[in-house]
Amino acid sequence: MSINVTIKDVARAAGVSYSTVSRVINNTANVDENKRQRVIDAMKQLGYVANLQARSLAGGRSQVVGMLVPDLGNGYTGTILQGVNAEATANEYEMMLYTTHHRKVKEPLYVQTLTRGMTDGLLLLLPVDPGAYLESLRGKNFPYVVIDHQGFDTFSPTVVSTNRQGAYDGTTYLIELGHRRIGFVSGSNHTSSAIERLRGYRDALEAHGLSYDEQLVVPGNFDQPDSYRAGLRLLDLPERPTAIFATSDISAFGVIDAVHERGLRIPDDISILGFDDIPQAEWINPALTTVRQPLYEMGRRAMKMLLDYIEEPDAPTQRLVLSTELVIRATCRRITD
Amino acid sequence: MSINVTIKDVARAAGVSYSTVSRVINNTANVDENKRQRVIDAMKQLGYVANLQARSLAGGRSQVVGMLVPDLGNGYTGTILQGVNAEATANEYEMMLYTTHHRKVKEPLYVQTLTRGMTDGLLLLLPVDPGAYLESLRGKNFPYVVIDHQGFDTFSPTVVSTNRQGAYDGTTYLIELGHRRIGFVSGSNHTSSAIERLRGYRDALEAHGLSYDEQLVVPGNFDQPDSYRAGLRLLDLPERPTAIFATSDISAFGVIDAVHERGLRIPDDISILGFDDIPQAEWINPALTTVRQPLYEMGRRAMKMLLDYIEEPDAPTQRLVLSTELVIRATCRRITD
DNA sequence: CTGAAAGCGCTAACAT
DNA sequence: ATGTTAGCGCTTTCAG
Repeated sequence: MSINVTIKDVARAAGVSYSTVSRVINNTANVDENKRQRVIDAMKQLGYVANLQARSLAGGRSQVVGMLVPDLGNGYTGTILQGVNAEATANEYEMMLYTTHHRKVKEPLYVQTLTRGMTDGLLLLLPVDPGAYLESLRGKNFPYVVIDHQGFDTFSPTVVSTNRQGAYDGTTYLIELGHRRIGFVSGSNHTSSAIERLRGYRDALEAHGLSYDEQLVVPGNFDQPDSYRAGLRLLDLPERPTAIFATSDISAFGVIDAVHERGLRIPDDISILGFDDIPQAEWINPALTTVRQPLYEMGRRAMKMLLDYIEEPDAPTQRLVLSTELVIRATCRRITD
Repeated sequence: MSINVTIKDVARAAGVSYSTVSRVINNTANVDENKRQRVIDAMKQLGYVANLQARSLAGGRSQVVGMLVPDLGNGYTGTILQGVNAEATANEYEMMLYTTHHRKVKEPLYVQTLTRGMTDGLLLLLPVDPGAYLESLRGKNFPYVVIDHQGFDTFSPTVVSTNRQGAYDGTTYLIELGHRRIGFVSGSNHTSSAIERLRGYRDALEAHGLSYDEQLVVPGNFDQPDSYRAGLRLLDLPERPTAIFATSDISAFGVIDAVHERGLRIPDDISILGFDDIPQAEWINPALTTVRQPLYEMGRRAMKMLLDYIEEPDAPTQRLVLSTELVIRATCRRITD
């Protein structure tokens, strides 16, 4: 394995011109079978590895996709990333990762850099304020896919899950267990998933003839500390709920902290339901009952979709909706009176 | 913001040659202040963004570092990644991410691709079998840093934490709480961190006049299911340990499952001590007492070190050792007899 | 079917 | 101080 073997080295070794080598690499035209074989042998022997930069600069594909995530270190992002990564690897694509740490201002800049030759396409997870640059990407006809889109534009290819139905199912489950006062720790009001989940909750209440009580809905922002406070507020209500539906697992962890703080037991004194099913959901004790989003699959499918767009940039806008699923574990319990 | 503004467009707009533009971008030579300003204005006005590919092809820096991680979706990798990312961003570096999923064979291939022009340096987290390509990297004088090195080579720049001391401190803590029979769920015997931690455990026992009992040491491979089984084995011992030291938090979660399976309470019936302090450690209830590795800091410092090597490839090999720290939460308790 | 040549956007000599 | 030129490694015309 020598240092920096180029296409020219291969050409020399195989006794052909270097454009012929390019042809066999890219399978872009017919090459004499004999020569083709010689080239392949030479590549193998010299340990040729393509220089992706040069390739992409010359107008080919860079074989790299960019991915913008809000943060790392939590199961949500991690699991989606795994899905993306699996599909990328399977298609000989590399992944370039950017973290915005929820800082709005960074997104446009990153998107700019990423689309300047570096990448063939872009995956955006939970973008904070995509309006600014999504249109520009679209204008350039630059391939991108949004995962868990938090806005409502109709022109962006998107992979989401059935937030509303999931919340509906979760709430219904609690109702069927006999709960009548169900606390709801909501996400931030600006994101569509939060709004959808709240809607699902309300739908379910209504469908079962329960009235919506504003007091029972407290914002948790998909954040543990915020949700801890939200939990406390719900628990300290004059008429305490018998169940709390936290709309993300992280949020549920915060609520669980609050429950313990108040010296209550789960699920004996109160039932807790989460949303997402990140890996940690089954690590805690008792294991968290939650509405599962197919995170890994969302990542995988988004990458697949992006690959399609890279292949065919003018394909019509797709919107893939994956199903959520109630995962019953140990934090919810039937009301017995 | 037009489409694909190049250095030439800027040059034309500013009325200078395009090498002058390059000069002001890279601050590589003195430029007439007047012209410099015109160039800067033109860049701003046209929305110029550098094409990193071209830059790196032409011999400059790509401003990208590659990072190889065993997996994603767990707090260990995620936290380190955050540290790396923070330092990278602060230095206007991008990060290219590769996941090996613990598959040995992939590593060399990835390393090849990454070092073929694409990146200025490489960060390796917990490499499985680095011997194969580390020497080659070194031979090329290609900058790289290993985080949490699992081997024992002396020529690779490395960032690690005080595994042995950490295990020593943890064990000592348990002994000081009055524990005499302390189970130990070890990592895999092939990794240096696992070996170091076991050594720390033995050292502490010896220092306190306790004998080493082979029965109390069970392999858990830093893996939850394996550690669950390990926990069961320890709990079912004729003379059950009063405390179990799991050498990773993930491992501790497995042991905790086992404890619950046997109907025991933590910390009343048995004390549990982890290692790492991943974010989830404080999410569980009771919150996990654990030996903290400064994961975020390890990532940050590794990236910093890498930047140094990129600047000065011939700098001598550094080995940075960061301190672990015992984080006392709620899973360990004094023995009262 | 294949070689020669142009050029992707940029940096770094080399001139001036 | 600044313009000109030669590549970096590759893809893609364009001739033959």
